[in-house]
Amino acid sequence: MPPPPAPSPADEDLGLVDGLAQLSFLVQSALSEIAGQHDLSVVQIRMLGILRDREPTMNQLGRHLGLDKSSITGLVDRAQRRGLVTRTASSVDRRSFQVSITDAGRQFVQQVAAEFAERIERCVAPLTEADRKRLSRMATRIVTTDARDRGIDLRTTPR
Amino acid sequence: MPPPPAPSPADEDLGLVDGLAQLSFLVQSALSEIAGQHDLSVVQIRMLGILRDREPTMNQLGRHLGLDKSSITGLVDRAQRRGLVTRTASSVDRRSFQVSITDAGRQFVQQVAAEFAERIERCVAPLTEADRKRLSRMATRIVTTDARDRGIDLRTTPR
DNA sequence: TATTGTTATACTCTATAACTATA
DNA sequence: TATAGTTATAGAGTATAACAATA
Repeated sequence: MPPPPAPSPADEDLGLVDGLAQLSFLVQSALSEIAGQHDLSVVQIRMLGILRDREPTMNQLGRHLGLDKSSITGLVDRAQRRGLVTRTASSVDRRSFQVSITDAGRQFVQQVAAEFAERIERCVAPLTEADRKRLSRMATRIVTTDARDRGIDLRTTPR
Repeated sequence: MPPPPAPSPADEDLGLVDGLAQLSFLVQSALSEIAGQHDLSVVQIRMLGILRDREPTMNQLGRHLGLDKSSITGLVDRAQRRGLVTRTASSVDRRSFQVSITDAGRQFVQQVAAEFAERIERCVAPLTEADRKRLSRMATRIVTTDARDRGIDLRTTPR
């Protein structure tokens, strides 16, 4: 049995699993808070991030986000109502639409991305420069390996 | 201008901000998927994780989760309906309830935590043992510093 | 027949505002 | 008055199933 938590000044290590879990909550709550200040949800921001360099069909968008097509309809509806994205009839398949980001949408996503970057950089400030580099490489490694494993395109996030 | 993406075998670095963002999506989606297999949401699992070593009032639970008290009512209602938690009248303040995890709830959260750990360890396998140690320490450092900065108790997650 | 997208429906999660019952 | 919790209500986000239009 491990000795009583011993709240030592040299923090105990949370362990990799808990550490990553908590780190993910931290990052997500930063994202959610910042998005919220612009009256946007995390999903909306993810969607806008995807649309920064793509014009997918509803279907493709659903695959990017890992959501059912029926969820996409509402997501795009709400974003379109707010002038963040547009639907354009596909010229090759009359069943399909191309979803595109508008200038307004682009402004939102850029602003949020900038604020998010600032926030993350602040969180990461206690690490040395060398450690930040290592962390960046490790995160990249994990994420790209996973993406490769499931044969999925990356960059579902800001960018 | 950077040369065309060059999908080199030696992956380009996503950068710290994007790397952490994507890592957090990866971790969260693993958690969400595993919880979902047990017909639970991420919030429910977080709540059960908190209740593993605490018996907070509704109010305290709300502060742990960063949610409004009106959200907690429903959250606890649904969990209680499924036999995962109980409300017990406080003996000192007749307005209050103590929320406690049940044995069934404990089983769920342990099972989910185990599956989650397994999944994360698989994701992290491409790193060397030394790197995994470093990553663990860095995540801990970031998370505890942040918690300290906002004067908040840690361990809102499995444990 | 299969696929694209929408609709109908149902549930969870979340917040705000108004309320009750304590304190 | 202030606090603990609930209720009423509203809206986002999600999924399943059934449907229309097109492939």
